[in-house]
Amino acid sequence: MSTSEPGGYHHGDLRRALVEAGLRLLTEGGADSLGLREVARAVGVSASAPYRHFENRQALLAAVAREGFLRFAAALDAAGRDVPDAQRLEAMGAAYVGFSRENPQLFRLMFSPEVSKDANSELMSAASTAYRSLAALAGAENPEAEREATVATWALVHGLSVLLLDDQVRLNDEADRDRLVARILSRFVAGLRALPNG
Amino acid sequence: MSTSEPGGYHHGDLRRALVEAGLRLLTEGGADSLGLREVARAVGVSASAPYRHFENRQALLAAVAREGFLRFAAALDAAGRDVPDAQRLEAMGAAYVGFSRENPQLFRLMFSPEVSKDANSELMSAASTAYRSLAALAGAENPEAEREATVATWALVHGLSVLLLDDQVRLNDEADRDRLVARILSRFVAGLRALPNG
DNA sequence: ACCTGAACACCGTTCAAGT
DNA sequence: ACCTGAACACCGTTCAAGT
Repeated sequence: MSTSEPGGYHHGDLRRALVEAGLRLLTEGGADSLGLREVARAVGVSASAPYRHFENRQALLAAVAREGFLRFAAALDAAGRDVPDAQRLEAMGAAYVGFSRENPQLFRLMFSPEVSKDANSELMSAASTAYRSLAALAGAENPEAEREATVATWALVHGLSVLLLDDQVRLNDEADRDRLVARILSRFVAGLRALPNG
Repeated sequence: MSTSEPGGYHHGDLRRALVEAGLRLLTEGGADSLGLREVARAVGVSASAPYRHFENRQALLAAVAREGFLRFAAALDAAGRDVPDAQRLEAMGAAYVGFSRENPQLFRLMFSPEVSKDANSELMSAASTAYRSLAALAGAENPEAEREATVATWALVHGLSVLLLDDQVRLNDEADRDRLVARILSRFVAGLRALPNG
């Protein structure tokens, strides 16, 4: 991909190549396709080569999930740009649910217990970057109950994402889903504003 | 357990014994401990014996998850009994989050993609039983937007469960968690009542 | 009808060895 | 410093065979 070696494989940064192969395998074949041997095979390297770059399979999953959180944060930020202040929280909420819809396998991996369990600090910081702006907005809607507002907003959009991903809500079509999400978000935000103190 | 056989193992209902061993292994060692060989070993039977009762590993996981949904439904129902109508939705919401806290591994399995993906009809019906009363209550709070109210309520409690399970909310102590959940629920239900039409 | 035992392909992981 | 190759223990699954 980078230079013009005859063999063509081991392109300088094997770690990066493995993570990218992981992202590809994940979206194609689901989460179990994301094995150390499989990812090594996809890159054209021996089965034990990944161990130079990842301590074990969990570390590979965490690296792929981290990439997911970076994209997630970028998507949330982009959704908040060029939007009037009053509608920003709704826009980002919709983007949260939208990301889960467009990257179902990646989203699932990001919140999978196999990955979120341990205290991988790189992962945690990537994840918290993704949430920060959403949390700031939610808190600003209701400063007197900042933590409640933040947690509730986050829980709502996360729960919506999961329920919709698992097809646990009966929907007529794509437009129906978007309408449902938009309405729930706008009611919820209105509720945040209307109930300043508990 | 049942009769007084000398060997003591193959007690009539191997299937049931395997599911119970699965529940035990799950709460002890997490979701990966729930393997066909491991569960067979726990019951004292050959590695291939489970295949008389489960088509594959997924089917075992689904059977354990189904048991989880039965208990879940019972817990939600119990929480709604002997509670004034006006507080029932909040009580059941708290029970939803409480169940996830008390049965973290089981809760995770129940909503794991490994299990919820396929169209296992037995599982689906057990799951929908669990939700029915919660959905009915949420819809009743706001009949003009029944579906929105139902989905939003469900998303909120489910999202809360997941976030708290993964320790993604900073909490001072146990009481702090209960207070946070209670406040969020009471605000949310108040919002449902206050915003009848979108 | 239900279970055992041996076998197969596969995986994560380790380790000595190569360049 | 980074990768290969062989090896180990383990798993899900299959199948012939036993009672």
